[in-house]
Amino acid sequence: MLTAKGAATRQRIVEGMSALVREHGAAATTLDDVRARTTTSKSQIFHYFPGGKEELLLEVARYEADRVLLDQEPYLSALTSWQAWRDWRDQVVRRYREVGVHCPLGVLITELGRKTPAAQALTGQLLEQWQDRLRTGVVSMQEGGHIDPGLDADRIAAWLLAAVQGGVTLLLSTGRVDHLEAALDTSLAMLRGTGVTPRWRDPESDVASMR
Amino acid sequence: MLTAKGAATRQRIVEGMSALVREHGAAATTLDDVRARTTTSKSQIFHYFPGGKEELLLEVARYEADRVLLDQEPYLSALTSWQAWRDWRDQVVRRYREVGVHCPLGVLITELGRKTPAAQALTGQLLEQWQDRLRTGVVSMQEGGHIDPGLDADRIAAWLLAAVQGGVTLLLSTGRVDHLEAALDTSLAMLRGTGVTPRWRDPESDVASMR
DNA sequence: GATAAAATGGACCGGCAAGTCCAGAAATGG
DNA sequence: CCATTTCTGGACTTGCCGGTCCATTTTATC
Repeated sequence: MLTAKGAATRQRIVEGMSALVREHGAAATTLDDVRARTTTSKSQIFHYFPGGKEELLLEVARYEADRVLLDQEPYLSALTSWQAWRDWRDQVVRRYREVGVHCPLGVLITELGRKTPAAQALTGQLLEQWQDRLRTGVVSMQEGGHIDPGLDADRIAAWLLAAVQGGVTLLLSTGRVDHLEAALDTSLAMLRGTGVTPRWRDPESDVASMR
Repeated sequence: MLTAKGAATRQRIVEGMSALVREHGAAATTLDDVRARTTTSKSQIFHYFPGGKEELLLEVARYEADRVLLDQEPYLSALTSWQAWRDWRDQVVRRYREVGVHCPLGVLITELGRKTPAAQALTGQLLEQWQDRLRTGVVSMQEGGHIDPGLDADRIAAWLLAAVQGGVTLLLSTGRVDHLEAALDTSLAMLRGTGVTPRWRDPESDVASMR
């Protein structure tokens, strides 16, 4: 069984390691670092995570993966107007501006997600969910006549997801959010532009905004 | 000085390590692996790279960075027609389909580029050059009337670069090139769409291609 | 408060991998 | 062919880090 105290310790270990992994990377984080940071002992770590570092890293991956989508709420789940898309965009940019190179997503994708098959499945699932939310948003905009209904919503969602990922990757490399902003702003402006056609004119759209 | 034999050995070490790093990652590659693969000895490695593993990794980063842009030629330097852009797109997709998760760029961005400041500067430079080539391409398309001249070419280049990076990142996570294709195709189609306006109609364009 | 289960502290082990060292072989150059 | 430099082989050292073990303390349950 697990007492309240035990659960607290376990949680402390996961969160402490997550922070360390975000700061220094998974490879550079030792169990001794975790021990020091969380005021625990080796035996506690192995008591709660018999699988050792690998099991612990998987738990960290789970923990971080959960946060990635949660951090985009409530906007990600209600992308039903251009204003909502803009709010979502702002939220994402703000979030990554805050965390900079120490972002959960970055560490998840570039380090954790490539180690074990289990972590790989986890990140795959995360990306799938993410893309699905975006797809839902695109569909609802199509239904509202704001986006050309002839476009393949899933493909557009994949495209948007790639834009975010690319922006984040470049953030990790350069330390600047410029690319993320350019990627999101341009993509959304272009998408908005598709609504402006003889058949699908949308009074809310403004092509000039992408300039 | 460096004899011909010495230069060959040195080169063998760099290439061998590059291959290993691409296959297994930088952290998982040991100098003993390199030694075995390149039929050399420890003393040789440290003879040519007194700085040890770190110096060697920087050399590997240089080696791989050079290849990234070279692999996109001759198209990247002559993006003067939609056909050229399409050829470039095909080249990129083909290339990454070949190498899959073991691509130079991926390992460079996600592992090498984040270790030392020197490697970071190297990848920064690479990305800058890359974006500049794209910008040049966009400008020449604007001059030809194929892209709306009101768009900020540098921003568009940043957007395109993010699309590629995002596609590659997702390739590394999922093992599939779908996202890279969606990202490039949709971006190019959208960009092409901007040429199709009352003022900038381009007979070569086809909005339907993005559907 | 007795007993069992859970939680904790920390010494210890073993392996791995980076880096050192030196002796000797091969090449260079006059 | 001699002297000097360069190149090579591989044993050895060193430190780190994941993982084990066991004694001890704390908590839960009746």
